[in-house]
Amino acid sequence: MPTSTRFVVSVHMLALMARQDGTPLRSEEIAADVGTNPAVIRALLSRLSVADLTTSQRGKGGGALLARSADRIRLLDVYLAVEDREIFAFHQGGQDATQGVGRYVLAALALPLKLAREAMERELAGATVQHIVDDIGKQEASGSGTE
Amino acid sequence: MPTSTRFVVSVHMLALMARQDGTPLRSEEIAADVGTNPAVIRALLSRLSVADLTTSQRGKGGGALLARSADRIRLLDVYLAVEDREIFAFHQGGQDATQGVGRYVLAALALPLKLAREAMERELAGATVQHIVDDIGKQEASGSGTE
DNA sequence: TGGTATGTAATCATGAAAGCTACATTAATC
DNA sequence: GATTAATGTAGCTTTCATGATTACATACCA
Repeated sequence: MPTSTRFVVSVHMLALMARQDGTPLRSEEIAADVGTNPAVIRALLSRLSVADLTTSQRGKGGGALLARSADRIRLLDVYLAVEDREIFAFHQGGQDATQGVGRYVLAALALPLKLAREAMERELAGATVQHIVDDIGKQEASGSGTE
Repeated sequence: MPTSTRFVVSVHMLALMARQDGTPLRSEEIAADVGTNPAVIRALLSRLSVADLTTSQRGKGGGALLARSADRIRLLDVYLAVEDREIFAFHQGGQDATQGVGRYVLAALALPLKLAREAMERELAGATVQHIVDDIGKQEASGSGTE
């Protein structure tokens, strides 16, 4: 069901930027690590900057920076910045049903679906980019060397 | 982001069947209320029957029936029957990254994403098809007549 | 045996996502 | 100022899942 990789890629990007210690990171460098095209990265950075999670500097020596410290960027913030909020799609026959049960089903589903979405978002609010960075650090420390 | 309407359509279908009181409902009738093609309905019924939520009778007088009472069919059961369980898609550069941070990001994200998914599924486990049917009944009672 | 409904395969159209190119814009440096 | 280097974004293409549709074999009842 999930079509978009934007959320996971964005966390990947932000983790990279968090490890830079203030040095701007170019979209080309990010793209190399993520394994995609610089233009795709820049499009995501565009959304992240609108959400005030990153800033970008143009021109020589430029690149992307975190707009705040990694421990103040929740995964929920990233999710809301780059993904559509609706988890479940509605069908047309429910939307404009003029007879039958159709016109009532969507209304009846609204509350449970809202609760489900909110529960998910609550979990995403409990973790930050810094947590991801820390976890990566642990993995590097334990699984280093060859392999 | 949400591409599939299967979950919402399935709940719609099950609500219809629950109101039938034991009389089989043909895919053509369901399709008329849902606003789609009978073959689409049969494909969904196929998944629902694999999950033991419905049964089907072929031939004259046949159709689809609930396999258990509506208050024993949780929305979670429906969700698991017809949707993919993963909410977030992974990118290729994370999957098979051989260098950089990429190979660690996915592992670091695994736990928070699992918690988010479980929180959502926990909510869907709290409501049943019967709840939807009841809600529809209330709407019919209050908003009946014209309009 | 006839009629009826399901089960499922095959094909097609649609739309979102992501890859890619191109280029205007902006900033730093010489 | 001219040059170089970076972003921002538009436009095009490819890919893929979904859903619509048709078709037909299978199964069941009278």
